[in-house]
Amino acid sequence: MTSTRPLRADAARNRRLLLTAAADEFAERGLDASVADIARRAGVGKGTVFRHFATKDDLIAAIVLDRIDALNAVGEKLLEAADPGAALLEFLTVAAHQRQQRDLSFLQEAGGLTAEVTRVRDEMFQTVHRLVDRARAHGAVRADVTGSDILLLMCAPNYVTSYVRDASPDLWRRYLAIIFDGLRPEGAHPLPHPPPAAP
Amino acid sequence: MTSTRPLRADAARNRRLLLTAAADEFAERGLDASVADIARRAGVGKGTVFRHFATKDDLIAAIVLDRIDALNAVGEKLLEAADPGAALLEFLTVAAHQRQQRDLSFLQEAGGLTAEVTRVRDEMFQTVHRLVDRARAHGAVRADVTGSDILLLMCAPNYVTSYVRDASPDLWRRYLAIIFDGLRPEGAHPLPHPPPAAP
DNA sequence: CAATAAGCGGACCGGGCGGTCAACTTGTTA
DNA sequence: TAACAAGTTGACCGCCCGGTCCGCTTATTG
Repeated sequence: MTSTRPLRADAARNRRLLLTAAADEFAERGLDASVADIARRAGVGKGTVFRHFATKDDLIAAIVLDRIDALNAVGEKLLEAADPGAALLEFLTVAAHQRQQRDLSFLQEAGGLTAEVTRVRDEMFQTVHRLVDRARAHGAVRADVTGSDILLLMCAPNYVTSYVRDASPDLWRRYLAIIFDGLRPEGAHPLPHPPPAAP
Repeated sequence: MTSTRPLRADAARNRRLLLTAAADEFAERGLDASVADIARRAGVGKGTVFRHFATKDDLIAAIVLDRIDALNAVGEKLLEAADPGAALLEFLTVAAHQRQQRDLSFLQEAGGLTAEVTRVRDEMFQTVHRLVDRARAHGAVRADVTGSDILLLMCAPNYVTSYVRDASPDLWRRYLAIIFDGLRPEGAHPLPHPPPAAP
């Protein structure tokens, strides 16, 4: 299918430079960082960006792919941990920590829904479902929460702290702890709405 | 200070039309809904928009002001409720419900930080702090959460459900319930980080 | 080292944006 | 109802964006 000969040495270097420059630029300026600025930051011409990524959306998709892949790898390793409850909490901690360093959540929504992104994302979703199933079977989370619930709540700690000016870089830990307490079996009240089918 | 004579009848009508048209347009298209589209939706010329609101940001600020004011009014009424715990939950429910109908959260961040917006927003913050203090004193929420915590967590239910395609319009209730369970005294674990000073 | 194609760069293009303005219309008032 | 100020309008401006294109440079290969 994609039987592509290896990139020329300089091209491969530029591709890597572009990906990190773009991630930095997006993290700083948000979704509408301009392609021209990204090129300047990477030290290449604007045309070079479009040689590697046909559109701005393709560039976004490539960044998103890397991140989801890395997170999935962490999740799969944690599936073999001894304590399923601690493993789930650790996964959420790593996810939030990754996101704290560079918040690229908005990229997910706009643009980057390639076939390949969808594939890798679904793999990651499966991994999380497995982590949650193990934790629930072990009694570490309440019986009425699902993998989908955790996938949605996963991003909340970073989101809420993003409203605080000059926040401590570890503030997200506080809200992860509160939300995780809400996921525990002790003192759980019945939920007023069924979980979504989707993710 | 702002001793402004009353608007002409048609001008007042157009102003109201513009505010609702803009709110609808922003809710549908997001932050970069164009001023031209807003004018078209309101049935007026583009120039009229800038007669009423000097810049796009001023328009945003006017919308934000309305919403925060409405929410604050609800909060103040709930300060007199019999059950402080139920009052806090009711406030969070109303806030999330308002936001579910039209999500304009992004407006807050970009543009709309006028002096007047800041003033009304701080009033609303005070109201929430009072609601939380009453609930804590009543034993309805854990001792280690503050008004600032609730102000941050307030928006989380809508945020997390925004990721679900074709979600039930009431799905946010599920996540408000989970998070509120995390705020209760029963089964609370110590929090790993102090609350922020800011909001 | 010579030949070749892969990669590079930046001037350039069309389009849509926020914002301006001067000619025109209309509500208000005495 | 006459006269004026207040309000309206849409063509227009400058700007910046994503994306194109073609002449030039350079890594690779036999």
